[in-house]
Amino acid sequence: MFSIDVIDVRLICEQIIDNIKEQVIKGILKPGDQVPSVRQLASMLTVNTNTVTKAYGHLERQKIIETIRGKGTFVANITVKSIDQHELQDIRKTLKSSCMQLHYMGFSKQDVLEEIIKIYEGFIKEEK
Amino acid sequence: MFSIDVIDVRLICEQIIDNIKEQVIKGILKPGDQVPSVRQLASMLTVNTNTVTKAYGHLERQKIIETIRGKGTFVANITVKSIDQHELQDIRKTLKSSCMQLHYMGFSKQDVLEEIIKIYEGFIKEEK
Amino acid sequence: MFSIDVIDVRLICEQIIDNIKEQVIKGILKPGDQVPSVRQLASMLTVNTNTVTKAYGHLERQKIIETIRGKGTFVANITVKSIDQHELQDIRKTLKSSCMQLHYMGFSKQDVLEEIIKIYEGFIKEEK
Amino acid sequence: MFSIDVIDVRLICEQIIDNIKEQVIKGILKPGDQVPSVRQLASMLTVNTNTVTKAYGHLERQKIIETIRGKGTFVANITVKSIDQHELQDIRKTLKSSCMQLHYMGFSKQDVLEEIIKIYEGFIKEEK
DNA sequence: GTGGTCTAGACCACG
DNA sequence: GTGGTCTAGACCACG
Repeated sequence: MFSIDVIDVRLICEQIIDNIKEQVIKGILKPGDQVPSVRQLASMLTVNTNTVTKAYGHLERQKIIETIRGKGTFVANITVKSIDQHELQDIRKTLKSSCMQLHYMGFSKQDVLEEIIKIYEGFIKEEK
Repeated sequence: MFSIDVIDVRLICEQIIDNIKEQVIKGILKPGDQVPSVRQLASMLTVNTNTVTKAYGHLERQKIIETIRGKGTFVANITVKSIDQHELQDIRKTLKSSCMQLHYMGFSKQDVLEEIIKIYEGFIKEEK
Repeated sequence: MFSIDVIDVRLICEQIIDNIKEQVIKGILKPGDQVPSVRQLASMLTVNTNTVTKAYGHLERQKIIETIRGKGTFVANITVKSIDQHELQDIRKTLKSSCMQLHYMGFSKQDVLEEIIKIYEGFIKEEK
Repeated sequence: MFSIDVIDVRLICEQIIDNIKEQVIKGILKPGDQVPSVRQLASMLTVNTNTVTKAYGHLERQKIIETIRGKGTFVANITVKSIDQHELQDIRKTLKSSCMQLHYMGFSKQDVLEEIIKIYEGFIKEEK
């Protein structure tokens, strides 16, 4: 499915969240599909079950997956999410921080926009 | 100069780094300008001196500031930085994570590109 | 008869208990009426027979239904139940927890009382 | 401060949440007040720090407390919360379940309303 | 088999 | 000192 990068700056929990999200966005995981069980994923990634549980908890709060007790965890139906202004501000700060860093590395605004476009090509199957 | 947002998701150390960087990019701090001493800045921001020391250490390694013993800390001359591929990968991961989150909040690729442009307008004085 | 909501916060077992109770209170199920067998109900609700067995066990201990071996399970005659002080304390704690949560959501005491009245209108046929 | 009731039906985590909430509602804990540290509360209640961390995480998501890294955890300023319809439905189901149980124990609608009023007298200092 | 709660305890970041 | 992340592993509820 995917693996954990120990060198990655992101926390293990975040890596799991991002990877699942990416697979849902790409359509590899479709609404209704069962995601690996907490134990399965934990052993696949050789991380602790608590860490997977925490990641799944975050994804559930974001309505990306839903859990049916005793049955397993499934990709949720896509719903229109209301925008949390607080969360949006956090993302803007993170984006700004990344942009400034890239600016320092010699990237122009245009270069950054092209980076973003490349990122989108990487995770969107097709977009009209 | 600037202040620390205790509620901010970013660590205090990162906030200091970002703020100094932003002022240098904006030209508020120019090469050769003296930046506050670790103790001054720590007391201005009411944060621990260790935190400022760490932030300055990062900025120094990135050649954004330089310390002259007994004199103080100054904004470094702008040099063309060699791109650290490892660091670039980290930034790409962070950008991708933010983009996916925005995608989930209903932002289209175009919306995200416009966000980036707005961010650039915020920290670049003028760019042709 | 009724169905199980997999998303419901309540355990499946509790949902079954509550639904049977509600039907008895509403008079849809009357004393002496036969309720579905464990297997029937389990297949109707597509839940595990263990879960229905457990729910029926609880209802039996509360004297709401009674099982006659070889015949089936029936709604019990209404008897004046002695109040289990321990159970009453549990319910009070649950009610208090719900009230505090509603208080936090901006509900006044009056709003909560009206909620309770609405709930009663929902499950009592008529009460003078 | 308070203690954990091992006999209580509620999970330890929920008991902590409810107790903190109650103290904030009662005004024993006021906005800006520091709540016990994760370690302090864990040792006071003789529970694991992870359990307290989890409870504090829930309270933070509900904007009842806020954490300042390295400083501690504090009671948040009261803000008008938007009502989460999903959460409200859950509370209604819990209330209905409790009401049916009380009905079975011989409580009339009036008795239940009086219970609610008593609960409010218990956790509200004064209400106009 | 599934997820959920909890303990015991390590290690990290910030003060 | 503060909280945050993570591991290892037990035990419970539901299937």
